[in-house]
Amino acid sequence: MSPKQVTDATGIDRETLRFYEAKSLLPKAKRSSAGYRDYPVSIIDRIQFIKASKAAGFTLREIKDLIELKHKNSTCRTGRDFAIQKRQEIKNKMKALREMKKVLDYFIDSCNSNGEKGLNQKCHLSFDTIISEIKK
Amino acid sequence: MSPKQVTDATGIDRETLRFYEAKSLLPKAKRSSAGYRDYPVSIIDRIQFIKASKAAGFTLREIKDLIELKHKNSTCRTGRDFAIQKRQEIKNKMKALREMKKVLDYFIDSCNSNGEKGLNQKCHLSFDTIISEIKK
DNA sequence: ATAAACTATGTAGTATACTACAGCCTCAAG
DNA sequence: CTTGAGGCTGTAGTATACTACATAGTTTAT
Repeated sequence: MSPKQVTDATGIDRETLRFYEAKSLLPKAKRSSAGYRDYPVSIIDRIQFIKASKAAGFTLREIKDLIELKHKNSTCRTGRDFAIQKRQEIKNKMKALREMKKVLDYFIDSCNSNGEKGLNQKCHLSFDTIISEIKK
Repeated sequence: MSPKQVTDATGIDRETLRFYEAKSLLPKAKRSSAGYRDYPVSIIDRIQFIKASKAAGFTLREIKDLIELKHKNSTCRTGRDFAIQKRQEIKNKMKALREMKKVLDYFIDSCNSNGEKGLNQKCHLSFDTIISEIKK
């Protein structure tokens, strides 16, 4: 695949593609006779994973470590233990997201419960109030 | 609460506390006669929310907008609609985390299935392979 | 009373993750 | 055969989110 095809398929731009390659998040692409990059189709899934991981709050360094699971670890055990640790971080992030969702659910519900007319009124519900209500 | 009490309770440091105040993620603290900051107890929950949101991949700007839900919007409707949009982003991040967890589950399971001896061997399972296996 | 711990302001520096050129090359379409 | 889209390298600039002082004032324990 050409760089253009990859950027069209993934939404990341050419410069970012090069940047990720330089940071070793993507493998060095094969080159055409003219020196143009030629990516395998699997690059798409890899970039989707990177995008998802970034959206979930992981750094490029962390994402790189995840992608290199088997390379950087001498044994299956050290690789597995690293993966277990990262899986726990994922669970923690999921918990954080559930907590955030609770706050928004509470806010949205209380807006809706005021009916159509209420939706056009000024909103009286502070963030700190919501949090303290949810904790009860 | 003094700055020290807040940093001890939350794990963020004094400079970051000031930084968040300057960015309006935290309210301007009351001051003692000597000019020392004095925070309400509710600051703790607020900082926990900020930490959780950051871990989940939201920017400080986004977190600020969430905290200001009611202030920045003239009506309950605009506030609610913003919250609905943010809730959708949260759901998307949760989905991303579930996908990441699948990859790690697959890796961890395949390491474990090799038994105790296998764990001391070199690991033969590339990231791209895992992703393509999961997609099936 | 004095040292240690804590707090204040302001400014400068760092790490991360892009993003935007400049200057040049290649290739397909009309 | 030229023009426009796409590609190359390398370097510089930007936004975000801290992080680290320098300098100075305050509070507390001994």
